[in-house]
Amino acid sequence: MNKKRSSVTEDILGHQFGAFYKIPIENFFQFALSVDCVILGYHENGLKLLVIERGTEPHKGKKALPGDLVYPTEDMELAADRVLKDLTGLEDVYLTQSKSYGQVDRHPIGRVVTVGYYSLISVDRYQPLASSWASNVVWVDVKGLPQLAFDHNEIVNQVLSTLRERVRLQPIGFELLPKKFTLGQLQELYEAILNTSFDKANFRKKILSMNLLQDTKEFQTKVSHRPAKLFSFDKDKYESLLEKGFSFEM
Amino acid sequence: MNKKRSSVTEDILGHQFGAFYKIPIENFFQFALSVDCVILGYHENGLKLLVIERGTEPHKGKKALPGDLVYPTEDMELAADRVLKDLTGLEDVYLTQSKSYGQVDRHPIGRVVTVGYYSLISVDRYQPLASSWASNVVWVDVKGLPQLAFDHNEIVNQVLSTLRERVRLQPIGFELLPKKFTLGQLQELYEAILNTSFDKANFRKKILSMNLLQDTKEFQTKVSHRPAKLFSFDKDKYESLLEKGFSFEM
DNA sequence: CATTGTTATAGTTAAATGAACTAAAAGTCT
DNA sequence: AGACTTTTAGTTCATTTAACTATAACAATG
Repeated sequence: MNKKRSSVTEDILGHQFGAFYKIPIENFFQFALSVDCVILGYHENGLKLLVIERGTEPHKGKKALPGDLVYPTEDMELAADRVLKDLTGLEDVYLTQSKSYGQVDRHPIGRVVTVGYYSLISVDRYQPLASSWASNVVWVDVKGLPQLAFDHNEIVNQVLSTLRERVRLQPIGFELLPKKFTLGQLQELYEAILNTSFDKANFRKKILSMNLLQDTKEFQTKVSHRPAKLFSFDKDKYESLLEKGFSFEM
Repeated sequence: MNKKRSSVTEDILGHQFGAFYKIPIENFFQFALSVDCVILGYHENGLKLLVIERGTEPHKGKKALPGDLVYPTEDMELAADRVLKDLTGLEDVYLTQSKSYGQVDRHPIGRVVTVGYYSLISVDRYQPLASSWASNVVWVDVKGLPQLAFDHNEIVNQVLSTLRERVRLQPIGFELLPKKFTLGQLQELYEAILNTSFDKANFRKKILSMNLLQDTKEFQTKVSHRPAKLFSFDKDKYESLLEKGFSFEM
């Protein structure tokens, strides 16, 4: 990387009026890049966020998003995958880029710009173990989130607000549920994310009329009442409906 | 900035398992950061993008987004404002952050991560002058966009797709029109962005029923037919309706 | 094994919204 | 004065939404 970098002061980026006209180009290569992962899960009563507990300064003891520096020769997306796996053990998570955060003083170590990534997963994909190196990884409730390290609260809030928008127009809610789920669970999930409540009968009708769910012939067990049918999300069907002009809406 | 940076190899970021455990921290501060501005305007038949023509390598002669490097001690948002002004003369534009782009090989000069910013403006706010330093700034039609420098096409497409989503749920279309506009213009705009067509009478009814427009008692002039009423967007009214639970939808 | 409790499921209604269309009125230009 | 184009008003029918009632299904309990 270094070898390729020219040290001339000429207009190598091609702008004619930029401010660094006479500033050595090296002076601009002083940034570090990091990634921070917002992993959201859903469990029983609400949305959960996966955080790690910091063992060192700065912000020692505080909870923080799993995140770390990116190598100068590493692509951001791969870095996000790597960091998430290293810090939490989670693998094969589909991460989506969120916003970037680059306040000059956001990190005491120097100018570190961080890129947020997020994903929605089913909690049963990840139970933090009490033992092992991942013992400092925990799910915390999104409601009443504690103060996180750095500007991580801001990052999370940004993700939550885009999530609330996306969830209304795309069937991403299903990613938060186990493969097989009841309509009741689905409704609770949507109510939790959108912070409203739906009429049960109408909700059911609406969802079913979309024809996105597959009736697994199975039922809930171990409940002290009539067990609900278990459904699964039919992604292929959604794709094909999309092409025919179908648009999901909640 | 440099003075503050520690050179120890210890775990200064607080991760326990990160890969740079024994790599000097300096090695991570090898990135440059740039900003690229996607300025969209609307004129007559369609959406327009503001681009500059590059006078130097790489990508000499190609059209490119107005963009440049960020100073190591400069906040990203301020950099975007500065760069846009330096390259195009545009000031006081409300820029919104889009995605970041950091492919390892995206820039021959070294590892340059760029952050996209975008804004919608009324074209009458900016007419590129044939003379002066801004002579290489032009509006190009978004339909059939030429090949732009670097990964700028990708950046533009990303902005366009988020624009199409946002425009349906937020009254941001008005930002693309002059302060005073006709309902016909508004309809054309929405048709251009969403690439559909609306029934004229119904469109009018829907918009007016939202009570977001203020009737300036003025009319079109110099048209060879009945002149249309000029309206303006009432932002205050929108804010107050929002609080009462109003939701804009197209 | 009947009873209890809880949830799933079906069905009904009135109101609101949306789409498609017709037609008249209002102004500018030649 | 007349032609032309666009704004504006109004109607109709189909569809969707919201709120609600009522019944059926089943597990657990004693």
